[in-house]
Amino acid sequence: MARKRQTEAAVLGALSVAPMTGYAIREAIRDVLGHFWSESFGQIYPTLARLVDDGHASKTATAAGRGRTGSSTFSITAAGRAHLKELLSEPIQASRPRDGLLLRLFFGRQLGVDACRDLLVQARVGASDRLEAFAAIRAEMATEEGIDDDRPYWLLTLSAGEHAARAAIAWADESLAALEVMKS
Amino acid sequence: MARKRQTEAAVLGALSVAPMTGYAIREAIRDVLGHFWSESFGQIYPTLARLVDDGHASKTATAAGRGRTGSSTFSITAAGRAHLKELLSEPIQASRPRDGLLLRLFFGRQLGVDACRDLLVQARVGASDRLEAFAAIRAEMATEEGIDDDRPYWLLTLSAGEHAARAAIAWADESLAALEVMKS
DNA sequence: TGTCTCATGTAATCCGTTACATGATTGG
DNA sequence: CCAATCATGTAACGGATTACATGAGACA
Repeated sequence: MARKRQTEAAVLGALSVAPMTGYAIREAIRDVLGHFWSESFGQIYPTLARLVDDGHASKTATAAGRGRTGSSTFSITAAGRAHLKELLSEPIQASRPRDGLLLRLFFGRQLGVDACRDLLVQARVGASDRLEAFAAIRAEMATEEGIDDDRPYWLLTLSAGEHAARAAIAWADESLAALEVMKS
Repeated sequence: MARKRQTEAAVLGALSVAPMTGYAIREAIRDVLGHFWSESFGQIYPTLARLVDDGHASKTATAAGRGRTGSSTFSITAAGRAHLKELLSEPIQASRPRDGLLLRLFFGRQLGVDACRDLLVQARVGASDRLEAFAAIRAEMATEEGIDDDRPYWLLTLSAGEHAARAAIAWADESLAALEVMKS
C-alpha cells in the first residue's frame, strides 16, 4: 500500500462504520484510532474529494448545517466498500521507526543518569495513563450498541494497546532498577 | 526538538561513540538503532555538512580511501558533544503513530476473519524473529570490548525491544484464540 | 574482467503538517 | 453578545525517501 493509500484506507474505513462529515472523521480518527493512527485536516479533505471523484464515496449536502458553506455528510458506496477491502488487503507498509525516547536512552551516557531516570519515570507515567484510558474505552465499548459486528475487531486493537502499555510499564520499572544499580 | 534536530542528534550520537564515515553512520543506524530509529542517505550527508559548518564535527580526509573523492572520517568536537547533550535534553517529539497492522485489524470486518488470522500469524512470526535477533545482539554485546560506558544504556533500549516483542507475541496468541472463538 | 561493496553527494518527489481564510450555530 | 465548537477548504512549508550520478578498491 503506497503511503498515500493508507490515508484513503483510514478515511474510507471510518465511513464504512457510519456516514459522517470530514470534521467528524478527523475526530473519530483522533479519538478512536488515536493510539495507533493519525491524520490531519490537510489530508482528509483532499482525500474525501478524491474518493467522491472515484465513486468510492458520495457527498450529501446537509440542509444548511453549520460552517461556511453548510456541512456535507459523506457515505461509502458499494464500490468504495470493495475498494476498501482491496486497500486493506495490500501488504503492510512498515513505517520507519523513530522513537525519540529510545534515541535519548541509547545515547544516555551523554545525557547523564539522572536525566535518563526522569525520562523513564515520564515514560512510565505515560504508559500508565494510556492503560487507564484503555480501561475506560473498554468499559464504554462494552455497553455501546449497534456495533456488534465491528466490536470484536476493535477489541483486538484495544488489546494491542493494553499489551504494549503493560510491557512499557514493566520495562520502565526494570530499567529504573538497573539505573539505580548503576549509580552505586 | 524540531523534527530536523532529531536527525542531527542521531548522527552526532553515532559520532559520539566513534569517529566514522557517512556511509558507516548509515550502517550503524540501520544495524544498531534499526529497531527504533532510521535515517536515509539523503538526510545523513547534508546533516554532516551542516555539523561541520557549525563546528560540531570535524572532517578528516582519509588518504585515498575508496570512493570517488576518497572517504572522509568525521569526528565529534567538544562543542558537538555539548550540542548533542542539548539536543537530547529537549522534550521528546512524539511521532504520530501509523500502525498498518492495527489499521487493518480495526476494519477487519471488511477484510474477513481469515485474512485477519493471516495478518496475526505474520505479526507473530515477525515478533518472534525480532526476539531471536535481540538475543543474538545481547550475546554479542556481552563480549564486545571498549564499550563499557555505553553498554548499560544500550541494554536499556535492547530490553525495550524485547519487552515489546514478547508483548506482541502474547497479544497475537490471545487474538488468534479470540478469532477462533468468533468463527464458531 | 566483472561484480560487489564502500563511498559521497544531489535532485526530484512525495507525504504530511501547519497556518491561514471564512463563517455559521450553540450555549452561557 | 461573546466565546467555543462545528465545519470546509487551500497554500506554503518542511522533512524524508528514492533515484540518480559517479567512481575506486577488493575479490573471485
